[in-house]
Amino acid sequence: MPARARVSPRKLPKQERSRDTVEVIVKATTRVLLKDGYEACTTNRVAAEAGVSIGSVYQYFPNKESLVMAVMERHQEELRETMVERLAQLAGADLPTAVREMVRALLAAQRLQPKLHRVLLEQVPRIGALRRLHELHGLYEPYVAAWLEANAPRLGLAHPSVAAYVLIGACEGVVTRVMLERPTWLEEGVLEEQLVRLILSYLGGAGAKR
Amino acid sequence: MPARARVSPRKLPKQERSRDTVEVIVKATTRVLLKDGYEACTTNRVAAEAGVSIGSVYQYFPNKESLVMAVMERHQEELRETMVERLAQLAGADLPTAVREMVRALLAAQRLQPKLHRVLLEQVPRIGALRRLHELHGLYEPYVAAWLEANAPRLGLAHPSVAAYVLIGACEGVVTRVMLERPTWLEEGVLEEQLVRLILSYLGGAGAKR
DNA sequence: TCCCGGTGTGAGCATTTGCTCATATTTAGA
DNA sequence: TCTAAATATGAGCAAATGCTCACACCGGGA
Repeated sequence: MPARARVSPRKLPKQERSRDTVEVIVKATTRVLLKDGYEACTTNRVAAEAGVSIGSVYQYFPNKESLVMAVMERHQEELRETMVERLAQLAGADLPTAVREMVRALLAAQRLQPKLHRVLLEQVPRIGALRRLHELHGLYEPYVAAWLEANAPRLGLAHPSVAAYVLIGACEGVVTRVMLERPTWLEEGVLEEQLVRLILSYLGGAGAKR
Repeated sequence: MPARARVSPRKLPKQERSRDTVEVIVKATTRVLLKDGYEACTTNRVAAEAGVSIGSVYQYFPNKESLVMAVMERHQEELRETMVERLAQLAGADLPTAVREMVRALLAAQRLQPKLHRVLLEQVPRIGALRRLHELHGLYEPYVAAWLEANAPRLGLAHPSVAAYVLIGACEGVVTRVMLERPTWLEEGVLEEQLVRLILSYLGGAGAKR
C-alpha cells in the first residue's frame, strides 16, 4: 500500500483517554515554562515532565512551538473571558465609571496567572504563531473602539478608532512595564489611579481629577 | 561533571587587526539577525557570514548571547545619543514645546534602524543580559523625571517620578505597538499628534489644545 | 467474543548546537 | 633581522535537539 502524502502530523484526540493525555502534556508544558523557561522547553523535556513518551507528544503536537501555542491559547482565552465578562456589564455607565471598571478588569486579568504571563511576555519570541499573546490587547480593542464611537459626539472625539488604538497601546505599555519591572505595584492601588487619569484626561479631561 | 569556574574566555582586542575582526563579527551578527532572525543566529552562522573562522569568534565572544548583546549595545547607544542630544536643547522651553520635542526625539530614534529594532524587540528574549534593550526607555526616564520634578509646582504634580514612569510606559507601549503592527505610521504625523496630546492632557491639560 | 482503529511506547537517527584546541600566521618592537 | 606575543584557523567533539517508526497495548462496537 503506497503511503499517502502526510498532510497533518497532528491528530485530534477522539477518546477520553487521549484527551487526558493532551491535557497532561499542556499542563506539563506550562510547568516547564515556569520552571525552566522557553529555551529549555523542549519536546523531550515536556514529555519527561508529563510522564508520557515522546511519541505521544508528537501524536498531537507537530513541534515545539505548537506546545507553547497551546499554553498561550488557554491563557489568552482565560484573560479574554475575564475582560469581556466585566466589559459587558457597563453598557449604560457614565464615562468615569466605565473607564475605571475597564482598568480594573485589565488589572484583574493580569493578576490571573502573573508568573506565566511574565514568562510568555519575556521569553517567547513574537514571531509566527507565537505572536498571538501579544495581540491580546488587540482583542478588546473592538469593544473599546465601539464604545468610543458610540460616545464620540459626547466626548468630542474626532477619530474614535485612533483614540482606541492609542489608549490600548498606552495601557499595554504601562501594564507590561509594571508586570516585568514592578510586579508588586499590581497589588497596590497606584496603578489603577494613574491609568484612569491617563485615559480620562486623554478623552477630554471632563472627569479627570488632579 | 565538575563545573569549573570559567572566568573570562573573552579577550580584548589589542591590535588594529583584531579590532577590525571584532567589527566584522558584530556587523555580521547584525546581518544574520536581520536576514534570519534570532533563532538562526548561531555562532557558526555568524562566523560564516563574517568570513571568519569560528575560532576567531570565540576569541572575543564567550557565547551566542554576547554576540547579540554587542549588537544591542551599539544600537542602544545610537538611540540614546539621538535622544539625549535633543533633550539637552530644550532646557528653558515651555511645556508644549518641550513635550513635542521629546516626542519627536523619541520617534526619530525609532526611525534610526527600524528593522533591527523590530527584530530585537520581537525575537530576543528579555532575559539575562539580553533584557537590556527593553530597558531603553528606562534610560531617559531620569531626564524626564528630573524635568517633571523641576516643574512640579507649576504643573501641580503630586508625584513627578510616578508621572514619569507612567508617561514613559505609555509612550513605549504606543510606539512599540506601532513599530510592530503599523510601521508606516512612524512616517506620518498622526502618531506625534496623539502622543503629544496624551502627555499634555495627563500633565494637566493646560497646554493640551492647540 | 474478537477485531481493528485509536492510542501509547521509547530506542535511536540525522542534524545541529556551542565550543575546544593544536597548529599556523601575522605583528610589534628590540 | 629575529622572536615572542597576538591573532587567526578549522577539523571535529560531546551533547542536545527535533523527530520517526516499528511495535505493543487498549477499548468499544459488531
